[in-house]
Amino acid sequence: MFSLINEHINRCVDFTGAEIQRFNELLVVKHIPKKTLMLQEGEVCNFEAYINKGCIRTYYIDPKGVEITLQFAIEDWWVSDIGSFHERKASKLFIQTLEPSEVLLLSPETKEKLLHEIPKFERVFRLMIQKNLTRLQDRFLQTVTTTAVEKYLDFIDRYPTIPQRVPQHYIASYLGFSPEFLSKVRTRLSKGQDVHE
Amino acid sequence: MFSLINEHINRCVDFTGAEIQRFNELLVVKHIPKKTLMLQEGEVCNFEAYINKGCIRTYYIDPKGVEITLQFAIEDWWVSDIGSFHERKASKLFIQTLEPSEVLLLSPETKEKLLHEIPKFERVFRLMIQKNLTRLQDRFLQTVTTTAVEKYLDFIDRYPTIPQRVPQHYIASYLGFSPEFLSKVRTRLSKGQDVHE
DNA sequence: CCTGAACATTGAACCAGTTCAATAAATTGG
DNA sequence: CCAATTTATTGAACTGGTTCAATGTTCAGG
Repeated sequence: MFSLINEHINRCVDFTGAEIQRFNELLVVKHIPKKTLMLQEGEVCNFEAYINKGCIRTYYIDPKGVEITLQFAIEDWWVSDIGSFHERKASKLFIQTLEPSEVLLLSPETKEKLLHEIPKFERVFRLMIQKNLTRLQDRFLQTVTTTAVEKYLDFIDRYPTIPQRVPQHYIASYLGFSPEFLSKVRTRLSKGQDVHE
Repeated sequence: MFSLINEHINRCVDFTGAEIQRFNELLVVKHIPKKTLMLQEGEVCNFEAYINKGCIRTYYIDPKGVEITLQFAIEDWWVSDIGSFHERKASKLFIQTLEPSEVLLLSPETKEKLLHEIPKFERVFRLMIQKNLTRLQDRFLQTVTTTAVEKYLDFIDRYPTIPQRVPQHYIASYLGFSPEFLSKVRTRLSKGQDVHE
């Protein structure tokens, strides 16, 4: 139940058995069916969820009604709307399970309690956010500097298991183009090969 | 010298006079002339710099040689390549003063020392990165959902002082389009007004 | 095992933003 | 204060990706 997450946090900081145990007591396990919205636009996000099993998508619906997928999260990832969670303000995001999922939840109160009791966790969460930030920076750069083909090839290279788990039009919305165009890119790649270097 | 930054950190967490004083001892003041590169691609970033006075630009040069401006930082902002700084790995970024600047520097060693001596700072930096992350998330969404006109209007609304301080083509490279096109957007706005709602 | 719904493909017309090239304006420092 | 360089504007031709609509495919649930 907790082995994955305990390994996860021990990668950043050294904890004693007692600390780990206390941490585990504070976590709430939850099983969520497929296609369930864990958070909707306008709500305040009251969790940080560590995924033990499953696949979860975070997305945004823009003023024109277009869905933008921000993240596909699978085993050993966290999902949350960090801004909403910490500042207790309305989220702009939707968070939705794509598969039946098992998550370990932390509420704002529990997280505060944890940070208060075991301040070493400040570091765990700082490192976690730092990693998030650098990943988002990379993604941002990629978004503005590469073509659709490059984005797609990089995506299947970086997340080889995702295309088998999620519908293709969600991937298009993650990569920032229309489902039709992703389809065209794929046929172009499989036909022409497009290797040219 | 330190009043701005002390106020800055006290906004997040309550510190004692002694803690603040120790913090100030650890900071290194530096004056940097205009147009100086503080960091170049390939180097490891060895500072987190708080800007007391001046204007600093962070940018990336993509494989095709195009500059992408990531951030304009002015008074009361931090600049660094956080990923490079913390993981001691080569940066992909350039950091350059646009004006003569006065900065307060923290090296990785000093930062570690600070965090070790006064663990409350973990929280300051976590909050700082969190703010960074939510800002970047917003920017990312904006990048993929809005048109050039909207991006430009939002920019001058959000950072009204920047256009007077930096050349226009840097702003274009921040907003993600060509300098020529920004120019066209501006004339279109000033002529047609483009109010249509 | 069948049916409806969700998903994927294809093509034609279209558009936001790019590129290139030429000219004009502003800034800077010697 | 002038020359050199950097910055901004404008126009014409172009392109990567969108939109819309029609057709084909897959898959989950009753």
